[in-house]
Amino acid sequence: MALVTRRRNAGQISGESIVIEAAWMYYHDGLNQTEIAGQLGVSRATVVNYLQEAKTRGFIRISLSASAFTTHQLAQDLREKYNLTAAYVVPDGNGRDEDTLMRVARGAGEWLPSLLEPGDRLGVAWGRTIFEVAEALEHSQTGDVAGDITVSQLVGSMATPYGFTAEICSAHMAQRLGAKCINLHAPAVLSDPDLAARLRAEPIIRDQIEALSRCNKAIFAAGSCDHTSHVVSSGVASHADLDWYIAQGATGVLCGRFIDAKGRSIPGDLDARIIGVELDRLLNLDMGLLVSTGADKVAPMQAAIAGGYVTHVVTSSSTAAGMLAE
Amino acid sequence: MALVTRRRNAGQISGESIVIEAAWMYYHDGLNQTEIAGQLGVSRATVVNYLQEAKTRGFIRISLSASAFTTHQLAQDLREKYNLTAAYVVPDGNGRDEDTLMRVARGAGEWLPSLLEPGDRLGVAWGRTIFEVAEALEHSQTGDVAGDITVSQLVGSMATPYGFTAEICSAHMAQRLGAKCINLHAPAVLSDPDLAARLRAEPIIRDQIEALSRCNKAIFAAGSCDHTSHVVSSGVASHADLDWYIAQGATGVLCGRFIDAKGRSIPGDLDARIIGVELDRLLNLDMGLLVSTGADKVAPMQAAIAGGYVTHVVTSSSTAAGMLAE
DNA sequence: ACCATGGGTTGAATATTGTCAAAACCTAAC
DNA sequence: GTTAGGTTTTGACAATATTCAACCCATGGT
Repeated sequence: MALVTRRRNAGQISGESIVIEAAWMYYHDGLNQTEIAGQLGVSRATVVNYLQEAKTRGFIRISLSASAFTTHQLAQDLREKYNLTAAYVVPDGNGRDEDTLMRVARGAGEWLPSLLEPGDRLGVAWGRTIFEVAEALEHSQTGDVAGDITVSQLVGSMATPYGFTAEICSAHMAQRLGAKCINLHAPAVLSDPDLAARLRAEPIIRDQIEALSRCNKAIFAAGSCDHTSHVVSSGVASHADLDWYIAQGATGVLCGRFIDAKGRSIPGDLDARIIGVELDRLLNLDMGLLVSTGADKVAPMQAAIAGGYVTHVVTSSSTAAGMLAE
Repeated sequence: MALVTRRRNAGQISGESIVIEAAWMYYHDGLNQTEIAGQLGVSRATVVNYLQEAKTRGFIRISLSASAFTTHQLAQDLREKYNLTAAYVVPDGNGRDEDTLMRVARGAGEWLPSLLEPGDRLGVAWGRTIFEVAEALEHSQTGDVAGDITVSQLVGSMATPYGFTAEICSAHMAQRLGAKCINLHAPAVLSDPDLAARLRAEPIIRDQIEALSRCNKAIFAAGSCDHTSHVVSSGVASHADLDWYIAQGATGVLCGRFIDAKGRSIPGDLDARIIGVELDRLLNLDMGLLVSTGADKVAPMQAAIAGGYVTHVVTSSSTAAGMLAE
């Protein structure tokens, strides 16, 4: 264990760690490494080391300002067409969907903190996208967001083939935001309606579900409604279920519930077996942040927006273009 | 004048905002300009332009983590405002003055060794703060400073209710620094001017006092000038003395001498009875290190600096803020 | 007291980035 | 259709930053 890092510190302007001093000179004063090396009395190479340490230690945060993504044409159009409070459109990059998803998640991760304020109770849904958003938060935030935020898990947990669960999504997000976390300690879907009812009645679960209705903000993704969708692969619905819902006009999936093109919840078999927020609860929130990308998400996103659950959107430019095409 | 910038619509990247795309690739994806140029189908120089545009348009936000840098900012400001060589500001921590004092002392203790060099003759004042600095040295330094340093006791000794005397301050400091130590074997203040004069004339004392004028660096604290101050409780001055000095405009205490807001020594009754360095000796040193903290020290510190005795400062962030407030 | 160890530092080779004037391009007016 | 005037892009060069293997020095164990 290296206890005290023993560095030379001559020529410093303040007694602060020389790493900070160097980072300050570089990023704040705009000096170049040669000048800094001169003033600090070390070699340029050492200055490089200091700066890298500053980066890895998180002293330096480089992010693209939200305005860049919310002001440009696609975002504006999206906002107008769907009457949103704000939209955040990130470039697709190379065509790979995977990369685009990461970009969208990262964008959401950078934007989210600025959308929250002390006292907020944020509901967090589940899914690959949301998981990545939570991950992305880590890099952009150093844990100094305005405190006193509570994160609630919007839907029950699910054994997934993806290695991330609803708990992990909300727990990660809470951790990155420095927020308290209320998990929902129950499966997302049960095989038997009675069991589900009894579980919902359990005091612990009931309290947790009740906490959900106190959320004033929420973050969720729109799920698509085809047979490759996560709804099926994660076991929420069987292929048969899916076909039935599609026949009823299902256009997308929101927090485990099927919605039609107008965003209305489609009543069905599953409702009684699901443990999670009811879609009604997501209406009229201070913020409903929809994070999704992909051509197959265009219709589900439109449905979710039509349902009135959405005030803010994060997506990719091609998806945005798809939503704007008529 | 906001015209639409017409750019060549190369590649399949949305022509809308190549600038953002480039910025994303550079800052988020970590690609270098050559790679970006390739993917975007433009020259590398163009990428430079895009990135610069992103900078000037404010898309890129480089922020230095607040926690690490606020203190540094204060130090910079302090240095500028008071024309100091360097300043070291430590965070206050929890509100407790006691803890803050310890932090400041530790900061000074860490900094001091790097401010000294072989051959230096360091004058050491007396006080709670200085004592703690000496103590703090113990932990950070194992006596491996460049040798050949001499420590001199700046003021005579004092029976105190605190259990540490001027000798102990300087002796400790000398020990921690691996320095020689010249103590001043006399009381700091005598009741009779004649006695003081005769004592000063004693060969041993005279030599020791003379040694003081050979100091090229000094470390001292600023004392406040109210009735709760150490000047009174340690018996240097009586309440009556204090009132008299305050009436003369005394703003602080430096090495047992009262100074006014401009840092000028206030001539008075005490001068003839004190055994210790004269403030003139502290002018134009290679280093005058002022270590103090507390709201009540703001004015005294400012006075000391105004008097020209100070080149380096160690203090707490709230005190620094107080000194910067106007 | 000695040596092994590991982090901090360094100089030189390498890679990346910034600069600048010239060229290409677009728009709009002649 | 052509030209003027502005902007964007470009290539070559200069400045700057990064990498890497070797070095130094303090530390801790033998």
